[in-house]
Amino acid sequence: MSDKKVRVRFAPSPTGGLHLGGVRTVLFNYLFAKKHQGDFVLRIEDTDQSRYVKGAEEYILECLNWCGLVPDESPVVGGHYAPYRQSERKAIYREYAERLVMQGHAYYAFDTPEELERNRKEIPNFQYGHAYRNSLRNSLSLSQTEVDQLLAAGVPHVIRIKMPENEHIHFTDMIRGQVSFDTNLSDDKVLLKADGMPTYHLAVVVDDYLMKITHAFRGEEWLPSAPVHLLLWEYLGWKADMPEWAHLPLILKPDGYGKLSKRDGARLGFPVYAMSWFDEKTGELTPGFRELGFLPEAFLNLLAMLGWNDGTDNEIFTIDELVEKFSIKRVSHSGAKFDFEKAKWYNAEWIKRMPAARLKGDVISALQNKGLTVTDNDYLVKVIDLVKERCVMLTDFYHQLSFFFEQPKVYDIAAVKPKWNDVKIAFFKAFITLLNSTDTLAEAHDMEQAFKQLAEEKEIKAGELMLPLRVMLVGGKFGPHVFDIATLLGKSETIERIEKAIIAFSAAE
RNA sequence: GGCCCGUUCGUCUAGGGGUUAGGACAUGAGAUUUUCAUUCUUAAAACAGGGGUUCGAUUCCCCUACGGGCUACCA
Repeated sequence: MSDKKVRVRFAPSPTGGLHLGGVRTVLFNYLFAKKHQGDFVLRIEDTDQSRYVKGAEEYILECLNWCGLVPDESPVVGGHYAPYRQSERKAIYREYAERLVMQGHAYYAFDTPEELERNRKEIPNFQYGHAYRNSLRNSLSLSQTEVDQLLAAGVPHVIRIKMPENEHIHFTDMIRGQVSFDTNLSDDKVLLKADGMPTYHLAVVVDDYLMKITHAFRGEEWLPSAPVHLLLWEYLGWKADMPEWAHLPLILKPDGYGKLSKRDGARLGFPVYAMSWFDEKTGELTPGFRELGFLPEAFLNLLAMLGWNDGTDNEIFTIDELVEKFSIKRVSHSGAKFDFEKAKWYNAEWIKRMPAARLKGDVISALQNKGLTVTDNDYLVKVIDLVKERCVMLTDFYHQLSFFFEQPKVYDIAAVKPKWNDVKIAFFKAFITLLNSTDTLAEAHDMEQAFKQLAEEKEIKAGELMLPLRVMLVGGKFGPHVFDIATLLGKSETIERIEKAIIAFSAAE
């Protein structure tokens, strides 16, 4: 690594939601930058106006904000090399594209999309490259005067790179090592489109150079076009400043094969986006990890472990630990199938480890989504502590703790009724009297002792009374230790619930 | 089709010329918990195949198979 300050970038295209692979790429960029005290830059690839989706840019920023992967320089906060939206840099790309034409490394091509389409249909394995470029309409095959006339007439055209013949391009990928390509096999990629926008190939090179990017991480799907980028760095005379490359393995479908796509989420019932994404064009809502109740810490953690590990058995890492331990050398070479079960496990682990006080805010909003507003924060923290180990998602908290705030609306009668009788009614009435007569049962342990002692006096097995008591307080067969619930609920609330339940149980058929 | 990248339990992976091939998720069994969950113990489960190199290959090399990616005026 050179002594230049590390700068990495992520360049999302605002054409839809931010999916798992995208967030992981950001994460690895971020980890690398932070590890080397460098900068993480966000630039927006809005060069394909036909696919640009309104609101997507804000959405991406919000996603990254939720994850805590905030860029040091972005279209919003600004930076040394603004603008960071490619659509605002059109003139820059044009300048370099023209320079390549002047130098003979690129050329104007006037072929219409229809002509190219016809060629692809009629000629097997047609490629716009050295084999055919001289028989097509471009500044290589046409005379200078013809080209000047076409240009002057404003005939739509693109600028294509002129791929060299019989050259082998090789470079070192930080993950894969030496990779090589034969230039004869690649076609003359379009660099500048007819609408004046650059393609990814031109933009990524020009921007990385101008923005002084030192390390470029991107998905493996970009590996085949790496030689085009290498050539551009060379032709533009910037080879010494070329970033080091790392092509990240892909995240694959959990069943079957192939790259994970938005459709898979809907089909298999798990999210593929960090946050819910509403596509205005299709009116389609694709749910996200955030809305499903994932903690950002868990989300980042599970993403990091998809294709990376620190060489130990440790699987739970905070973002700071990831920054410290991260090494691009330890990123695996092969794609990873996404496993939602494991993802949920990460979240459950994180909920268990997270102090209740820090969970509070997220829990409050999860409850609010279900229509439950909580005002007593101290009480809520105690309750969270009691139930968090049985929650996998933040959304589980509602079911696990709503009974602390609302009396049961329905009871699991089936669990109680078969063994419900007058003896038990008498017992619970006696228990109420007991509770009323003393102030010393504030501790769960004391209350449990008193309860059992009373059961003994009445000659009833305590075990047969525990379940009814639970259903009285909770409504069903779930939740933490029943006396923990009772003491937290408080004496009067406990008594009230028992009284109501006695009536309900007896009335039920 | 062509090119590129890859291949260790069902899944994520560790390991790496000599190992009882380790861990985690999921699954099975058991213990704890007078609910459910947690927790703990435990079981079953893998080096794609074939050739080399080597005293020895899961590890290195080659081939095949399989998988993935790319092959657009998409990124």
